[in-house]
Amino acid sequence: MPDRNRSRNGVPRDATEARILEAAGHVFSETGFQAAKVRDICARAGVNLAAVNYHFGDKLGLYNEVLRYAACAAGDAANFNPVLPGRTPEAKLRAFVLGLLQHMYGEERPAWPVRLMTHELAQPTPSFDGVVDQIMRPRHNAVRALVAGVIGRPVDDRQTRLCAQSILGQIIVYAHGREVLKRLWPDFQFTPETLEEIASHIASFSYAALKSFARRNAAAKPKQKQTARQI
Amino acid sequence: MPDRNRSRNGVPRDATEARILEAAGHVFSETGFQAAKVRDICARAGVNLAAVNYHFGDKLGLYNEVLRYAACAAGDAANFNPVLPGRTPEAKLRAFVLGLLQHMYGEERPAWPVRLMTHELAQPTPSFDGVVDQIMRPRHNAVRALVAGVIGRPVDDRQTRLCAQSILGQIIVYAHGREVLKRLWPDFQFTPETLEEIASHIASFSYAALKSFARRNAAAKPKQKQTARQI
Amino acid sequence: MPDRNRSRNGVPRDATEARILEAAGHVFSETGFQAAKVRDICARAGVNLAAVNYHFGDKLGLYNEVLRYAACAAGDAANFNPVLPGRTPEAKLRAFVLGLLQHMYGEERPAWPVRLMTHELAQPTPSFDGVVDQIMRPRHNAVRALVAGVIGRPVDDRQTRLCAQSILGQIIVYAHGREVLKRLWPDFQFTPETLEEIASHIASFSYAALKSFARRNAAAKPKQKQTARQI
Amino acid sequence: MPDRNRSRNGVPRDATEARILEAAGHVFSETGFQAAKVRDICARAGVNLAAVNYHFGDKLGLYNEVLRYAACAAGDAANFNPVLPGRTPEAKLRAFVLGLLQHMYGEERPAWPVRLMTHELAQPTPSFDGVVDQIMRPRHNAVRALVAGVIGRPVDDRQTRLCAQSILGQIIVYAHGREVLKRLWPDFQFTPETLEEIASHIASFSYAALKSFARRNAAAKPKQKQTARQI
DNA sequence: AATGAATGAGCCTTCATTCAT
DNA sequence: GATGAATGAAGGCTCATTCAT
Repeated sequence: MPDRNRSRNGVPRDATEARILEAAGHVFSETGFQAAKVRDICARAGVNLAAVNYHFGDKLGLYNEVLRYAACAAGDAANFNPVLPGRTPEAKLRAFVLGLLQHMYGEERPAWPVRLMTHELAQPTPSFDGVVDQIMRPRHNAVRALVAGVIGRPVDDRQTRLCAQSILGQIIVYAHGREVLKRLWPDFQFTPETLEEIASHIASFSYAALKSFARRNAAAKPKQKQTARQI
Repeated sequence: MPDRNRSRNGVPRDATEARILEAAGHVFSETGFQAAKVRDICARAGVNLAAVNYHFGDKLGLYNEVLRYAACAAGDAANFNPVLPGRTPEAKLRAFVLGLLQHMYGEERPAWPVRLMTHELAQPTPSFDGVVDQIMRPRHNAVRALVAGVIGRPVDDRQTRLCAQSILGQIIVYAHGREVLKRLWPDFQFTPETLEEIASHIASFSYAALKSFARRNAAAKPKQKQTARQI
Repeated sequence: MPDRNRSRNGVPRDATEARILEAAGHVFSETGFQAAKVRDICARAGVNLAAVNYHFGDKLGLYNEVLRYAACAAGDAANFNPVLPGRTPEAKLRAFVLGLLQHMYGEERPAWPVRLMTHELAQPTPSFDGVVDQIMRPRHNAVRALVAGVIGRPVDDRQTRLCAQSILGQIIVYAHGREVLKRLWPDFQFTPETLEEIASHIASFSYAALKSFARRNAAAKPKQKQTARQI
Repeated sequence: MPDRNRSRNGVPRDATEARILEAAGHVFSETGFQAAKVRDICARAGVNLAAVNYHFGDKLGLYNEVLRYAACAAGDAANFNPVLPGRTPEAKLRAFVLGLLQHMYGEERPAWPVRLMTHELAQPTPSFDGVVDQIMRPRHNAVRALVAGVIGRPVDDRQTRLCAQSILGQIIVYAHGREVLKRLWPDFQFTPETLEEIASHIASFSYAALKSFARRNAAAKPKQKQTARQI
């Protein structure tokens, strides 16, 4: 029996485990954890029914590993630096949004990690905390930092947070609102071009809003600003 | 046996059905349709295990009725006119957003319909089409109409649709991104005041963006605009 | 509640009970006692689901009554005298067989009592004893009497019994072997003409056999016979 | 999971399947398909409740296999050639009848296949067609061939068919009329001797009848016969 | 190391029956 | 007297899990 004590962090130790993880990702993302059947996963992976329990202890153990696997895949995007130096804030924002969209809908990527997260949103498992900490919090902080810079408020300011929510909300609606979008806008397709179009739109939309907030904030607190400048 | 041919549209016919529907709403929203157990629903409703089959035919029949029940509760919000006369577009937008937020998080309202929809987003059942048509499409159309008026584009224009997506995305992130929000911003609470705050924020944020788009559009097509004015 | 102590002997006490009995006859004959559903019976009879228990105590009580009802219907045939005076034995036999066949497949008769008996043959209920005593034993005795007369043996002689079995077997194969006949001889139909044809055939077939036995018996025991004649 | 695609034709693949089939044969034959409980079968076979689904897919799959199992057991009798060379027709007939009776009531044989068929007669399942085709049609054809030879009519002649019915009816009355016989003739026992006695009786009875028909047919068509003789 | 056979728990559903009205 | 509502018992089936090999 494989050493279950040695943590894998979503990294398969051999080809069999890799096949199982890949298959499990698809199946779990289709129906969620509870409704997914170990049988289907094994059939899809072409392994024996007992292989899941043998390699991962039980169904939940496999699921956690799949979640980490997805998190690792997402790690690259989390490392993507949204605040590239030497570019305008709007360009940075566009690059960030595009990176996220490509991460979710890029042609080379499996679509299942996004669907998996949609299920976690509906019914978080204990592992969800880790995913949020590893993947989502860095993104959120990066957006808040960018916003704070534009609107001239601290990163943990209430307005900053609401703006970050607004920006991220515009992005995730394409992920978690996918099934609604399919029905309300049937012609819509996720192509590389549309991803760029959406990213540009969200960046323009958001940057315009942020600039407006920035002007309003400047007008509302002229003295502090002037004081700050003087210092 | 109750007449199953007579449509109920989510309206319970007696106290027992009301108790079952209420209990089912909670249970379904916790785990989704497949993973939900009829046993739990009956236990929560304080009725016999066979009552579900007696009153609703089977588990799926009950689920459809719960969905309609939730849809009926949402009906008021769908009827909410987002384009009230004699107000500024920004005020209309704010009222619309606030109405939606209050519908989802109002103090008197059960929280389960939102959770139920989150599950449908993750794994739509056949009934989801009806929900989209009855509830979501009208909302989407209303937002597009408002957007179109502000940015001077047709309601089915691509830019109009993207703006509508941006606005609705900002709202639903508070619904379906709830579990993430809880973790990234633990202090946040849904109170009547915060609902108003969010609504104001989204309205300001979005209106500023829309106005920016309107200016840009006007600049891009000066001739048509002048022609239109002349007429 | 109707007086359940007063025996009915399969005679309905009012129109409702008659409708239930008729419906129950059909349903029970289709699927047998166990697999028959009270729901189906009530639906067919157009009465409330609780009516069966109200009128007949329970499902088994209804079944017993149905059996008696069928037995009463069969009673006329049982009273049919197979040994009419003043006719040849072959004619008597033919009349008996035809009577039985018409009783089972006559145009005016419901077909379900026969099917019901087929089920009893497969899995007798306690009531089956009564049916055998009331319906089948008299028939069997009548046939044995006729046979005994032809072959010159006592009614409880072994050869007499075997001959009676042979005759009755030829008849009941059209009842209980019905489903096989349908498949092996699809063109076959139960019409008044074919009933007569079958009756003639069985009578000829059997009488020829009986006469042969009679001759053989006479040859084997010439002395007793002569003695008998002398007496 | 065992390969369900590979047809078994009623042959168990291991000891467990054999135990289940044996137990199922008994239980199904007692109550018929519908009323039989998988629980009872498993209890009798000493296996887990899920074993039926594991090995046979579901209850119906098991039943079909039981039917094939019974059909295979009956296969020997079906292969029994009723027209052995070098014997008189009456001897052939006697051998055929005895073979059938021994097949049904032989000391070494389980009694349940006969009871199972009685249930199929009462309420055929879809599998019954196959049983008729594989088991009963060959028997019927064999009998018709023998009859045709004796009475001088074609095998598909109406009189031939009726005679075959008469012969088979005499046999099956001992199978499906078993419960009636038990009550009307309690002393009767199925011993090897009585089987021979019955076989002799049926053969004598039927052959005498057939010869009578042969004479009558010959008298009715003297010209064809004479013509035939002349050729 | 890996698997085919087997299992136990539990789920949805059905159905005869009851009970208050 | 008769019924609509409700129930308890059980049945077939699924599924994650285990175990001997």
